[in-house]
Amino acid sequence: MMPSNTFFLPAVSHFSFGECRWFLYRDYDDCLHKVLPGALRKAVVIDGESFLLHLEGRDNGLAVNVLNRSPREGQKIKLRQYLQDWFDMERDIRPFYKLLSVDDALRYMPVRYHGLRLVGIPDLFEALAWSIIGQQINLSFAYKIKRRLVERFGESISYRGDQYFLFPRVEKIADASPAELKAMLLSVRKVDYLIGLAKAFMTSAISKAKLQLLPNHEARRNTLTMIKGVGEWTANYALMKCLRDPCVPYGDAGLIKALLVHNLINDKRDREGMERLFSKFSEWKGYLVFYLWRSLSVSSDELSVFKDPSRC
DNA sequence: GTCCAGGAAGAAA
DNA sequence: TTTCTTCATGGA
Repeated sequence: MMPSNTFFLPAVSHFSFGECRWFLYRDYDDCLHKVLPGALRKAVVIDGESFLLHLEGRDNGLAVNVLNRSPREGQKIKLRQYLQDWFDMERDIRPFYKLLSVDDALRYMPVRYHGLRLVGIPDLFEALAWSIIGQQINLSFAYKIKRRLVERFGESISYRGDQYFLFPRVEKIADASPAELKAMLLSVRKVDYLIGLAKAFMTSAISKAKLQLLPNHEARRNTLTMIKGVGEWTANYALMKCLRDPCVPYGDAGLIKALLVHNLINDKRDREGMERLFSKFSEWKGYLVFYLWRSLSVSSDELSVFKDPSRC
């Protein structure tokens, strides 16, 4: 019988822990998980208690080890749900691969990135705060700011000499001093946006549960763009990563770059061309965005594939 | 020095 | 309605 703090989580259809882990690694320094050889570690909160998870890939699924304590049965169920949500493990992605396979520029993806899932941000506040932080600045700078914020305001688990951080609670950001946030190299506007966002969560003007009750993506997006600092890009980014709406963060610099590299558009302002492409992917728009982002982090031996898709 | 990074808001035209 | 300007830093 398995010890109570370990369990296995199977995925529906193609799933590669290695691809997901690689996406979380890339070249960036994300303070909310640790990447180890062949493994990931992340702290999560369930019912007010924090758990440190150690994840490894196994046979189309995840081997999970809870390092810091033994979860009760009900908590274990919620941990499973959290991980299935984070890695989108319950989705059958074969229809997406079928759509990719009919496009000359994209058909290499199901092979090259086989089993990559749209790695999400299950917490809506975190998803929105992160997308505000990342507006208009390069990703490595955005991760630096996030690290300062998290290490100052987030709780953490200490385990064998390492610290594993959680994203700050809403109330910590709502009560933060603007000057202190600004000292983290956030712009004055983003400080305003973040505190305003936190206050909107504090008053329950916005919550994940409320958004989930809305009938469609447009209603959810319109609710989010009412918040100061949340435009179309930010709303769609958060909805794609948190509620997994099939939507596109139009205007995204990385997305545009990837579309140009693949010759899917010729002009970065060609919104119509982008909408035409994405409309073919109906429920899989978010996945296409995610795979295009993935394509931006490419090792030198992969580069030739872009120039000659027929090689795949 | 200039331009651009996984943008948004307010002003100006 | 569309376009311009500002914001923050850092790397190319």
